[in-house]
Amino acid sequence: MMSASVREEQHRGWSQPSTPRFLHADLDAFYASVEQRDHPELRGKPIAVGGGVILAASYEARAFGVKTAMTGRQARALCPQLITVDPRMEAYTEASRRVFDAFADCSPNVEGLSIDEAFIDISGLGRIAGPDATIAGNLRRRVLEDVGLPLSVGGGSTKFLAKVASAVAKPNGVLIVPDGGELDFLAPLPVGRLWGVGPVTEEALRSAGVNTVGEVAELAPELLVAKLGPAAGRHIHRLANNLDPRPIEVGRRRRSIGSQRSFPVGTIDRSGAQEILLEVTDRVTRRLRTGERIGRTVTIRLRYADYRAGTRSRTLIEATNATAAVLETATELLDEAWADVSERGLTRLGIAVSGLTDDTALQLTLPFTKHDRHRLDEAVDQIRDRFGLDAVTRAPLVGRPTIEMPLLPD
DNA sequence: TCTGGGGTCCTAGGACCC
DNA sequence: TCTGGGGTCCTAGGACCC
Repeated sequence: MMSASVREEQHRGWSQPSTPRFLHADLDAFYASVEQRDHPELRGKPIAVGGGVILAASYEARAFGVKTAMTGRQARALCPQLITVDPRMEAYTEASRRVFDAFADCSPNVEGLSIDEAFIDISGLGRIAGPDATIAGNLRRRVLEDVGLPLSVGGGSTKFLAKVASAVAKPNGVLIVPDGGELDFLAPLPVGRLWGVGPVTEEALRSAGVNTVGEVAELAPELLVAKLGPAAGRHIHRLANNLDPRPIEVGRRRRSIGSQRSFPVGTIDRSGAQEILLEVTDRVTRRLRTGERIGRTVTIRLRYADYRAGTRSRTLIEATNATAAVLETATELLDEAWADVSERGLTRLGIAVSGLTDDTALQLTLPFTKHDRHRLDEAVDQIRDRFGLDAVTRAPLVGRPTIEMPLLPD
């Protein structure tokens, strides 16, 4: 049985003026498909992109059990005739750009999820473009003809449903879940299909005797909250009932930029670690500058010999994308962590910069006490007198106050 | 399954503020 | 000077996704 609150929310959903309609478009075995497109001799054969680790496997390779994230050795053990190809990121970026052009021509409301998948809001397009299945079919045809790549498309009344449908439709298929058929479609699927249920959560549910999406849907939300925590528990209960009010978010910005490198355990001393830190910091700050972004929180990411993860982070007073500033903070963090690292052994080191803002504003966070407050007010007034009322914005006086001042053109 | 590299979001305790 | 409620930010860890 559905809980009363669920029924009520669903009723509210139905009373909306028009039902939202979403597509989820997902390129099949993306990198591998680009290679097969550009190298006809690879078509119909088991191929994988990547050497040490498999980044993508063609469906012919998947038939042997080859999967993303496997080592090359594991993959060749499963499929001795596997052909591996070095990745060509520029080719994939270019193909992605053209596929997203096709998405944009389908609807103005496109939310990219990664290099090879996106949500497309097609609500209200029916009158112009026809039924959902027609829109999806046209999109698939266009991507195949223009870019030469197979695209799978799922459709339904929520983003979540569209995403599940495209996964079920793969490879090279289309599946539109009809209005009213949502819960029947979802119920028999394994819980792992729920967005946000990975191995850990799946095992927790399985041990409680819950194996299908339908069983999650009928569980009391309180039970799921007790088992998985408030956010995850409520989230998966709502998804299982196809309650997903999230709209398409056009133009989402990245919230962090990072880079990392792995190496065999025991091969890196402190100076070797410093070289890697410089390399990854340089890569990250370069990307920040290219994107005209600055970040305020520097995190070093560690992976120990036992493959457990660790982080150390520090938030700067002023956001930056300067290599020297980020490296200085990262070096301090690594120094502080080094005793721990020496003891546990290291196999990966990386850095991430988060708290990103556009590089068009000067943002300062000033720690101060209430006794300084009138001086801050005076400073803000002076800047506004000189540069205009919009020159300074001040965050609410809670937590750590910030003032933000746009850089002036001259 | 002995495991790469790029990300997102959530949790929880402590510090700090009103 | 003490106490409580409500709230944000920082930090570290973890699950999950492609």
